[in-house]
Amino acid sequence: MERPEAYPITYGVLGLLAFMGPLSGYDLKHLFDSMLAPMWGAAHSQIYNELRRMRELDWVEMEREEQESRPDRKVYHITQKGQKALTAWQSQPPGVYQIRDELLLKVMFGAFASPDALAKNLRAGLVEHEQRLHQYRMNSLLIPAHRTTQGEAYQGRSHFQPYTEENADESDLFLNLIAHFAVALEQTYIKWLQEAIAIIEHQPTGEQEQS
Amino acid sequence: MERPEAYPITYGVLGLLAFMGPLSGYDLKHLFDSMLAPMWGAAHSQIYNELRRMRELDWVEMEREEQESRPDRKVYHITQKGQKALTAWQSQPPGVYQIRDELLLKVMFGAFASPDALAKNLRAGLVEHEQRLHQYRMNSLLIPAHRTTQGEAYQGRSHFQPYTEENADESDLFLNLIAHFAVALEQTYIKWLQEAIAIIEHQPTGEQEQS
DNA sequence: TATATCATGTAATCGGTTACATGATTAA
DNA sequence: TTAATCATGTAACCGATTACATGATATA
Repeated sequence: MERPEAYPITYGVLGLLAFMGPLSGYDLKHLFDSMLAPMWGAAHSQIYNELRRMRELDWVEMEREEQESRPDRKVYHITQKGQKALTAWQSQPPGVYQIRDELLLKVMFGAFASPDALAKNLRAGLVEHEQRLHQYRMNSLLIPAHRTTQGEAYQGRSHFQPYTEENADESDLFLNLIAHFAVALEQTYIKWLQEAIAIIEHQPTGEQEQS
Repeated sequence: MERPEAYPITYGVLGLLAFMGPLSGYDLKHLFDSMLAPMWGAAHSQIYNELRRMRELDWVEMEREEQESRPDRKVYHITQKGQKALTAWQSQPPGVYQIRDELLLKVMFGAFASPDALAKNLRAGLVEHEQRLHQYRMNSLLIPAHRTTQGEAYQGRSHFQPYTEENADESDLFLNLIAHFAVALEQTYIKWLQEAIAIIEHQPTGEQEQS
């Protein structure tokens, strides 16, 4: 059995290049942290790896933008081969669905924590997820601003379209769907955290007062 | 900087041993797939690795249960050192929170999919998450049945208690909290999928009829 | 007859994280 | 003066996945 030539993270980078136009590794890292935060994370080192991988596959091409007093920007754009790969991926059934949540793990084994420690962790989680919710709401307001008009070089494929004004409505549809999901998820999480905190803090499991 | 001696997955195994009593690697794999499914997954090979790691740390001990015509069961139990480590972990701020969801990634870049392909993937996701919801509801009904009475050998620590009849109420509290979270999450996801499917399928993005 | 369950492990690989490395500009 | 931003990469490590390996019993 052969290993696949690409992984979800690969298509994350490829999709951003298709969707947002020519981008540098640095740009891509920022887009991962904002747009793809609800579904896939990536260190910058990994993004550079994926870019190298995709160049070897001829899914992307690179052009050097020279700059003074800064490292040159290496700007990547998707090729027709890359566009085909992206569409082909869309026809495969989705694989990975996984959650890794150390906070939930600690709640699960909350019987082995002091109530104080558990409550503290829950409250920190609440703050974190409230920030996340806030971010996602900000992002979804910014959606119409994310727009590239430089998508001239590589259009023409049947289903294939970069994000431009002509198809802004259609593209916004997916962006809005994702934003809606992210907000709904955080709301659910936050509501649960609040309930959990209320329960844990009103548990008389030790009666240890502390000024 | 030193690498940590243990990771969330390690505490997942340790917590199950503390909570459910002496268990084999095989038992642990099944408990991961049922109880810990909403927060952390593990292949069986990894569980065996963690057991070896924890034996080296003296967090667990092993006893061989001989069997005829089957491989011997190797049954692990937590030590006092392991109990201390578990409680100490509960006082650390939680680290990992990450979601990896290839379906969401495909929706995000849905502009590069045929509407048929996208709808198919969404419908498959709906089925999957409905099954998940059903499982979690089943599990939470089974909670009072998950009970070990063999936790005699290693009690006595201050906060430390295995899951027995005496503290069933307190332990059930955490189990119920997690079950409640898992159900709420799946409900949110399912509701979103239904909305997304409705939107995608009523999109006239090609008008390609197909009998 | 074939699949599922019980039961434990090793080997190979690689995705993903953390740390290392560099260095100018700009804002607090 | 310190920190953040811009900008790109390499090196080391390891957690996690997939495949390999074995073999009896029970169920469909």
